[in-house]
Amino acid sequence: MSGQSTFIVADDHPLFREALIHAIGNCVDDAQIVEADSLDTLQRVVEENPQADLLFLDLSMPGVSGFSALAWIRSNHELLPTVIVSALDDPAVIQRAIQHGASGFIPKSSPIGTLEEGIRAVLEGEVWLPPGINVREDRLESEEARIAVALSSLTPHQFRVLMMLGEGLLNKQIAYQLGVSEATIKAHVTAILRKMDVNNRTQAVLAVQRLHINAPAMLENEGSGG
Amino acid sequence: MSGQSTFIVADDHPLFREALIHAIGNCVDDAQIVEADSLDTLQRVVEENPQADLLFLDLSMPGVSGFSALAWIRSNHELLPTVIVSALDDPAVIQRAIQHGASGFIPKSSPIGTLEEGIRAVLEGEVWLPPGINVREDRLESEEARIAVALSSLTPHQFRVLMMLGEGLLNKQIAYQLGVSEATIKAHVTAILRKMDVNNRTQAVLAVQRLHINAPAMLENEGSGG
DNA sequence: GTGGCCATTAGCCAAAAGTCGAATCGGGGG
DNA sequence: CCCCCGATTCGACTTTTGGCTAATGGCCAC
Repeated sequence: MSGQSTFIVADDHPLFREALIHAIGNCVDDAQIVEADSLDTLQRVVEENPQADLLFLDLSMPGVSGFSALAWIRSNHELLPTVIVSALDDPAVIQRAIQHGASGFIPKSSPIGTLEEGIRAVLEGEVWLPPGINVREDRLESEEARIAVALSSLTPHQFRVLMMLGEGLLNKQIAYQLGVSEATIKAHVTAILRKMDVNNRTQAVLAVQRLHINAPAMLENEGSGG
Repeated sequence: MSGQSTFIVADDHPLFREALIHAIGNCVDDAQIVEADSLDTLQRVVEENPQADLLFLDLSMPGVSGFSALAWIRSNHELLPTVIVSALDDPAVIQRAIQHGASGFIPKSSPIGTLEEGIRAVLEGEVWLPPGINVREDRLESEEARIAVALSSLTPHQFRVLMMLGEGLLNKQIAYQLGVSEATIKAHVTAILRKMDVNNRTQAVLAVQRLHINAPAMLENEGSGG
């Protein structure tokens, strides 16, 4: 086509971004690349590039945790296909990534050829997975799905604040880092608690933890007795 | 030996407790069994049976999370060998269990014969692992070890309160459930924050989460997944 | 017994968290 | 243009926590 394609590469490792960008260049002519290395920049570039064709998203970036960013981005930018690139290659992780709306999953340990193969496949509109991996048609565990829906309803600022709550920061600290008043953060937190349907920030943090890469679906007991 | 042996079986599944007790009976004559199905009862029976010979501990019981209970029990009852029984058989989980002081690890999926073999081995003082599993001599990730040490320094009540903080409960709710005043919980929380070296309850909860079964250290550190 | 540790509680105060209402800004739609 | 809506912002207010001192009683070790 005449117009060039735009790709967003979100990963906090400069070296890997470079490698990934190089691989993209081998697959696509005239590709425009936009980079992001944090949740902050990711939200901005996604906002600024609504016409982007594909997002490469690392599962672990500063300021995000697990599948939270994936779920939020997928829901708030439905036209932007998203491929997960991750150092992990656990089938259960891949499974969940796809269920959260990823269009593909490319382990960082993939050889270059495989990586480019994956890029090409995803650009064709396929859902690409590492060789030997199959996703089942299971639905997400209901609690995880519920949380993902709640996350999706958050505004960009609210989402960022929630991620910072997840770091155990005080309202005051969040306010300072975001350059707004503490009252603003409090208002955001109140809205977050409502949308997440929890009573306090600790419970909100616990909910987000359910979307962590390493905190999957419980295996046997669903406890929650309380 | 003339005196009978005492075993503590801590698991919240009655059926599995029964099966395990049966297996123990096949390995030991004249065994006295004490059961626990929650953190509350576990702490009590461990306290009431200081002469117990062996503790069988499930990794997921109501009111506990991950390796927290193991770390705490091991440190506060050093004379009580502890074997983990778990539905999980992930080598990384087994590795961490041993590093947290477990004397063995018996997957619930083990055939009866293997299970009894494990029991016999542990009673001989060996460290028994599932066939094919070897533990490396790595130390625990330093942060996890630091948290385990801090956990160990908690008094029984403080530990229980911390676990309840981990459920997102308010001081008032914890006080009600434990049947004490809110002032008591506050005092406990203050002590917990000091010992854990954190500034607020959310950070204490996050620290405990580091000992969760499914929340190991590695994310991407040295990539080479083992 | 004495001293120390633990658990318990009260009371007090400062800090943090959370709620409510309201102002501002910006983008559509009428 | 004007209105509406949602996001963002903020101040004032109430509730919850955090942290402190002090006091009680139980238990164990010396």
